Amino acid sequence: MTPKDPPNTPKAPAQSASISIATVAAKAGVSIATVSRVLNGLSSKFSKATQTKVLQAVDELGYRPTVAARTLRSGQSRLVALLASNMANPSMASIAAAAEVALRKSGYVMVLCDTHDQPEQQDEYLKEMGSHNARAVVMLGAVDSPELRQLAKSPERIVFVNRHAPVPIEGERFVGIDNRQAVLDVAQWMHQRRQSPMALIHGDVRSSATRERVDGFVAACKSLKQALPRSHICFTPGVSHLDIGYLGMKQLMTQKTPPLSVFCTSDLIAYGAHRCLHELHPGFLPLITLVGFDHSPLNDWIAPWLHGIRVPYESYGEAIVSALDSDKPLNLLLPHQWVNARTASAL
Amino acid sequence: MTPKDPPNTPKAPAQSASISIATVAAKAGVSIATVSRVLNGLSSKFSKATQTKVLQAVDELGYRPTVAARTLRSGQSRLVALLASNMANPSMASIAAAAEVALRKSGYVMVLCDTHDQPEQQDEYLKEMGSHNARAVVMLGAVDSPELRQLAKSPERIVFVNRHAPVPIEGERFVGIDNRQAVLDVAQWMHQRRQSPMALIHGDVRSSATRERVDGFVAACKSLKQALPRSHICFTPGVSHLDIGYLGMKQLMTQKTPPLSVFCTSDLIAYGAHRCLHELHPGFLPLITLVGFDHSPLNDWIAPWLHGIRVPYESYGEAIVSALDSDKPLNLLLPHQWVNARTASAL
DNA sequence: AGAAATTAGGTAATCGTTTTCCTACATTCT
DNA sequence: AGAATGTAGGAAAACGATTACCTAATTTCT
Repeated sequence: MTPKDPPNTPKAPAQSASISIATVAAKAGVSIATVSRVLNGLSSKFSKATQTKVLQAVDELGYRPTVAARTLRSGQSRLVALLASNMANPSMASIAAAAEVALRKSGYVMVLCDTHDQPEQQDEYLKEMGSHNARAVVMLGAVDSPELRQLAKSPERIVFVNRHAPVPIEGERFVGIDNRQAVLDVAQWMHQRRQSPMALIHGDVRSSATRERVDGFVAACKSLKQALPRSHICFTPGVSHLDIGYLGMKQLMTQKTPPLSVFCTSDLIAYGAHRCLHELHPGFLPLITLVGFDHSPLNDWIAPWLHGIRVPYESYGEAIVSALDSDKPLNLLLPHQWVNARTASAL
Repeated sequence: MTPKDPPNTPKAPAQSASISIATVAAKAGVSIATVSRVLNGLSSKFSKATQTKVLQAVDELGYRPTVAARTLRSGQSRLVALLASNMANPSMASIAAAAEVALRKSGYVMVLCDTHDQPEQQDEYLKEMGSHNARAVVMLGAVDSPELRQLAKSPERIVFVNRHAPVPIEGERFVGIDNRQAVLDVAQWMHQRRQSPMALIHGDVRSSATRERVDGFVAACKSLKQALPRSHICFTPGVSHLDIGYLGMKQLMTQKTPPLSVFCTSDLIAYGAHRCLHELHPGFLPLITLVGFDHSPLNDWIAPWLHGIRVPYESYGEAIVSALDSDKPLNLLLPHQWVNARTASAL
């Protein structure tokens, strides 16, 4: 004698048991095709009255289309993958945060992937996003990889941020700043201050952004007739930006004529340089001008001694969406800004 | 006379045109069911020989299952949503980065969402993740909201990180640290230094983590017979942690007896307090001990004057995955650590 | 007024999987 | 030897949307 549900059970109101488009159709007294059309705004395919009925049913049932079904049928999803080369870098995190907000506002869903600057990881992610029917891929620091080359040939949308495509792509979508102009501003400012000798500590030039900054800075110095000997240009491969800065500055201080102003191609490098001075040559701290690049808002609070170029990361989000939604290739260069240190260099 | 494809066309090798499970099945000479079984490891349903054939076909074709189809059929996806309350906070960014790596390693795909601590946004995201059949939701700073309450009653998996569920949940999965013990460590350290008077600047106590830190610190002071007058406990609602720190310290310095050591419930608050001293009372800078909470790795570089509790954010990722994969509720408290400032407080 | 065009909406195919049946053989048990 | 069990794999039914195709009623055009 198995217990049966009592006959007075109120028809089991189907609580949350998977309300599909069929449920809505039944409730509104129309076919599922019509529901779909109303929901997708295929106008001149339904009357105002029907629309009201359907919308009301949708509302009352709290219906939301199953993403998987929609994606399967239409072959398109609202997923956008953001492949960042290194999320430990605060500026990448800023961009990711800004991108998330902007993408969401446009109805996209952002999947975050950290490639750690490794081609294999990048390829794995790119393949994964392919099988997800991702609408687009945002490359925040792309490296060269087979899958990327292949993807570039497909009609798939790719937006390159800060760092250009590692291999030339016809019709590249790009979001970044005018690095050439920015470092020209830097060089001029440093030149006017007449705090020679000058020096440069930079990151890996496999990144196009860094390359532009390095080349641009060297060129600017030359055109300003500002000395910048080879021994005053530092780079340490294979370590973090923080360490690049630390080691670079350490090396610079061994020179016969230590620099009085140092341009670092990223804020992290500048932090490293500062720590080096602070630990090894505290006496020089007030004498040496450090110039960074990025200028995170946090700098005003904890690195007030740092001059530099402020990159408007908070507006990268909108720009990325524009580049992504645009039908044509787009090269968006956002306005940068020179920012003076808030305080004299001392710690 | 319409142009026809020449008869010598080599059978159109179907280049990359959507290779589905059917393609694989055809190439391997088996049914699609068998391919599916091999790929999903349904052993004792196929022979070793068949497995080899299928796997080889998969490999040669570079086949990857369409996620949408799989999700639609099985009702399960590998998507995990990370809802962060504020990505501008570096510690949240650290957790997100760590979570991404760990989730990926376990085969999940992380969707990042910034709720900005607003219930409406949080609800919108939660609904969205429902229609994506998300495998789980990781709440990195949850706020109370209707959808969250409802979700909590469902069998859906939710992992709360740092901040406990805003409404009691039976069988909560939690990842965080032992805040009570941590602030006890802080209080004891400060007490031993005998740098009275002491003060406390804290964040919004609607966060359980902050609440535990505040209550715990006050209780610890009491049990140590360490004075902590009401006027030395500061909080400014409605502003960022940085501003909370700045304004809190400003207020403290108007007291008859300014504090000589200040505990801030987050690093950002400590940054704010430091800036205040630096700008308004530089003479006090070497005299006042600041203690933070989080201890981002960056502190060693740019805030070497800050003492505090180091929270092992880099190991949060693994912990989150454990909590998520566990069948039972799990309360994971990770080990924290006291960290002394690298240098005397001065800037 | 009759033809043509537009509007409104239903029927059913389709997307690419997973999974439930079902069948046919091979092996082991009694 | 016959029954029972296990192994290997195929056919086909879902999953929940979108959309091509079709029909019927209305409006507009000539």
